[in-house]
Amino acid sequence: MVRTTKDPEVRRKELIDIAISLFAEKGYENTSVSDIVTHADVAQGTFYYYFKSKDEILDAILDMSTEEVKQGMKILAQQDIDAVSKLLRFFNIFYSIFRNRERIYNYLHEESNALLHLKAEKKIFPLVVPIFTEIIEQGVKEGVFSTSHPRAAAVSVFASIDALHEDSGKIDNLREIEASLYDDEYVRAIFDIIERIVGAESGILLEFFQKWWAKRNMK
Amino acid sequence: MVRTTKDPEVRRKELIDIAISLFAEKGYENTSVSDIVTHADVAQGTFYYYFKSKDEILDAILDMSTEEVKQGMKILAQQDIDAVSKLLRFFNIFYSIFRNRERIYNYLHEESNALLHLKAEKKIFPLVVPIFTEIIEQGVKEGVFSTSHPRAAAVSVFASIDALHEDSGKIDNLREIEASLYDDEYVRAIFDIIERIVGAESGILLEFFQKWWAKRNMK
DNA sequence: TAATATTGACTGACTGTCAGTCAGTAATAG
DNA sequence: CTATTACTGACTGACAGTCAGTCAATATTA
Repeated sequence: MVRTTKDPEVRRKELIDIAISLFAEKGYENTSVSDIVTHADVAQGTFYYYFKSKDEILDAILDMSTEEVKQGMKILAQQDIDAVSKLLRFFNIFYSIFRNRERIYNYLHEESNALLHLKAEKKIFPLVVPIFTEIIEQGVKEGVFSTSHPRAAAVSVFASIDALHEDSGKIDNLREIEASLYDDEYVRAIFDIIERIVGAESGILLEFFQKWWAKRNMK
Repeated sequence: MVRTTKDPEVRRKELIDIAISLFAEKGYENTSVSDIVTHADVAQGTFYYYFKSKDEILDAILDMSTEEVKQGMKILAQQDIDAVSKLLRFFNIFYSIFRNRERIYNYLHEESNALLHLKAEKKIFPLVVPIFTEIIEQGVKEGVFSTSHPRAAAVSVFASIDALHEDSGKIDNLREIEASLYDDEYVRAIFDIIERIVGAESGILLEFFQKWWAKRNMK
């Protein structure tokens, strides 16, 4: 085989990109390291020069796709806006998680992605829950939310959105929520349940969302 | 090797029992079929005489440990009691799920049980959600609950209990809930959140629970 | 400027382990 | 005695991971 050396960062990125597309196509379990190196046109050893194990490249991929969320959370935490607006923005970032996931998941053979699924959840949970807890605490101070268990509420909302998302069809972002706002049971249900868990006035999320959306479309 | 034939049902049960204890000890991924047959003192082929694949014995194990829940759900659905009491009994069965799980899980190496985790959830979800939805609908009719999205509420409660259970320490059954009722934040939070999601009066679960508990201890 | 040394990216044949197969054999039932 | 059922264990192919060594690019020296 012709030997071609590349900038390590380029090679690494190459392997990750190929792994992503193969995982998406065939699932994590059904993709072999030898598959990856064949597509990358390098030797088996090269893979292990960059990653300690097959597991490690999965971690690398998940770290990458989580970074966006992490940044979004950081910015969100610092913003000086009211809690309900924060919650809505949080909600939007949340759905970008789903979008990212579905790029990597092979939903046809979910069981071949069990590890991927578990790892993704483990990565996102500690990233999202503390920030969301803060938002709820802020809301309580502002008098718009009401709960004595902000962290539990955050955990519950996170889990509920996830489960409801899987149980119903999927909606990708606020744009689609807007489109289906007046007829989609799923959106109404999610907003309703979140309001209940955080102890917000019924309908306030929808109301804020519509205001925010109108303002946005003005510009 | 000396050949010993056994009643197929006995042999099958034997293999399952050994598999359960090995999965608990080392995790699903780290247990090989050869491990199982060595412990069972049979040949590799015998395993495949009873199970098509390693996956299939896992399914069998999960079916077994799910059966109990299934029966409990059936009985619960038919009982002629008020919705709040049903919800509490439902809650109790729910925690027996966790107990069962923890017998099989190796929580030290969770990632080696990713598939087990996913399959267990897939099995239990469709078993529990419809019944729980019915309970909520019954409660709405009785005027003790209030929601326009009974199924979404059921999904949300199911997911929330699961997530909160993982997030906090674990409580195994009603007996322990009783013991920790007056100081455990976790129990208070769970009851509070369930009440909110199903639209029940605040504190009603605790109240019913205490009544039911007192009556039970009378006998 | 050419010869030499060093680094580090890269190679690919190799190992050990695993899930799963199968041709055949012993035990049991009819 | 025959047929069926339970069981055997050596085997296969595929896999993750290893490692001694190779080659190309760069740095150092003559």
